[in-house]
Amino acid sequence: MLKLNNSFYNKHAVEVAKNLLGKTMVFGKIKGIITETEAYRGTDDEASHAFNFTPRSSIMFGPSGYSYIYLIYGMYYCLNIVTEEENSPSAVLIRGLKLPDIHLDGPGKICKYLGITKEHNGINLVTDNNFYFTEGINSVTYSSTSRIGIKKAIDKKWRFLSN
DNA sequence: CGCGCGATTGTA
DNA sequence: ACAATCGCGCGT
Repeated sequence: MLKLNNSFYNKHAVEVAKNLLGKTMVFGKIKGIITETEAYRGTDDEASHAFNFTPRSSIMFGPSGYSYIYLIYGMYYCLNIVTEEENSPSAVLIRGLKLPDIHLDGPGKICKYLGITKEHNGINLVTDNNFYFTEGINSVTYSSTSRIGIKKAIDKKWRFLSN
């Protein structure tokens, strides 16, 4: 299957979040279809980690196509993909993944099930041979809502679910 | 250097 | 409705 390259990731985070629906995620031997995403941007998004530049969010200020993985509530990891060009801080959170045998619903569940930890932070998803994304389902329809678990920027409907 | 809290989830 | 659980980020 055709691997997604930097021209795919180097776009507006909202655009990439929509486009990732129906794409295939490959992590080692495991392959799944992305069913839910959320976009986060720094400059105009109060809810984003990159609203302020910090050591943790610095990767979101870097070039697109890298994994951004952080620990939340002291026990769950969340997987993001950095989007847009350098100094345009943004990322897409992977919230839903459909595997052949199970549908993982929620970012914490995905990382726990696949064994994704902070060890996998900062991986180049374009060049890596173990962790990357490929084309998947051709035509995907979706709906959008406010993002889950945040109190700020509720007006932004940047959560996307495939139908 | 101390302390409150979070892009979550399972259980009551 | 709430506990689990800990590193980050901001204030002192």
